[in-house]
Amino acid sequence: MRYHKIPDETIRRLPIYLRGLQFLLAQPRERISSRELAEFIGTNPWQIRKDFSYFGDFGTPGVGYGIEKLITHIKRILKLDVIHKTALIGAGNLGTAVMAYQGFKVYGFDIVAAFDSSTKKIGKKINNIVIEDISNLSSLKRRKINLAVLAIPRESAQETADKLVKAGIKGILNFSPCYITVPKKIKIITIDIAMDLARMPYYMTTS
Amino acid sequence: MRYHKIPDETIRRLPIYLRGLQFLLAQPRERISSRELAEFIGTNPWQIRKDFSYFGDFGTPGVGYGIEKLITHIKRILKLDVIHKTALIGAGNLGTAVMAYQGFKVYGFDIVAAFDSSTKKIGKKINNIVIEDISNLSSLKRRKINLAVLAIPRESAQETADKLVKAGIKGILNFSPCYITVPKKIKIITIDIAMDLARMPYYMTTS
DNA sequence: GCATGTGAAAATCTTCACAGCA
DNA sequence: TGCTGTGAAGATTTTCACATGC
Repeated sequence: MRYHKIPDETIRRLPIYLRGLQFLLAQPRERISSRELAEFIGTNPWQIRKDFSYFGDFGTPGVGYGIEKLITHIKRILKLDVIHKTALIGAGNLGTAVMAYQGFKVYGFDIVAAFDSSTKKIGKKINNIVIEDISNLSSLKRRKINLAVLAIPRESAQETADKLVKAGIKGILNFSPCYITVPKKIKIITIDIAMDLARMPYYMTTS
Repeated sequence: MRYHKIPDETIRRLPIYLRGLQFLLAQPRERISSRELAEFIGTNPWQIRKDFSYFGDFGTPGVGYGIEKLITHIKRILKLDVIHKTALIGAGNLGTAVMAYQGFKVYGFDIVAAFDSSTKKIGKKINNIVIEDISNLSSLKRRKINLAVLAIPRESAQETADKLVKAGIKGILNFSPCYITVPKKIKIITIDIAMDLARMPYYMTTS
């Protein structure tokens, strides 16, 4: 099955496997079976084996998977084996939380620039990064930053996204609660916390 | 098709429709067609009509959908037509951002309590809510709070989730980057920002 | 024996095409 | 004519069962 198209759902799950595996690194063990990994991250063994099978032989029949080997493979598939310079757009509450979050580094993301439109914030530091004027976005291309985390109010989200695209950005993680149009070549993922909260009551048992 | 099981994917999209519709309320128009709504939120007309068809006749053939009527219906389906008292667990950077985020109110979520383990924070106010000692979680049942936003470090996430379940919580929005086990009756949705960022490079064109 | 890898079956979800109504 | 509602077709994803290798 090695030469098939990779399902999007598989790609969505790979970071979850990676997260679990990296946590397992702390334990004094080298191997893990699909059954054990499944239990650890909350899925089933078939799913894991099927997902891995798209990429080749990761494991050893009768034995299991080598944890470090698996991490290396998944990182390479996801192109996380290189450092990705990332820019933060918007240094408000959410932007500050993103800056403080240590979880990005593990995956090779390095937030090397921060922008805001408020004159009160420009020039100040956030996590040791000087906040720049948002009108200087065009410098991103020269600085070879092609990933952006967009954490600004909805009103200016589309407009700013357009500027990011012009500045050569290839991927946008959008925290603004709206749909943003970008050229097909640009990958955009929108996270709206309220959207996830909004479907909780539907599933909550009233009893 | 009115008496079929509702697909999970449909439920996942309803909040997105709702978000778009509520934004359209500001415009001086009463009706919208599936084609227009689809364009506005970035999907296609068939998907919208199919999703709505699971719940009954929302629209008028030849005319379109009434925006306000649609909002009312979707809110009722998602059980967002009542106020949901919500507790914030963890008043760190992310918790502060959650508190400041105004987007919850629109969907009927009211954050009425905040907890933290740090003695430095307990007693202080965050967005006009006094931060309580996290060891007082058991009071949630009495206060009829059955929804929690969990924004604490991974190390104590499972342990705290267990306490929340004991305190009668029915739904948990988990921001800790790990899998958490809860009884089947409890709905848990995990948001790991890094997980979404981690699959961007795979999709980004290098050219 | 034990755990992986994978075709095939089953389930789920999306897209289509068009009947039916305003 | 224009747009909704929906059975059916098509695509995708998950689950299963078991052949294969250690």
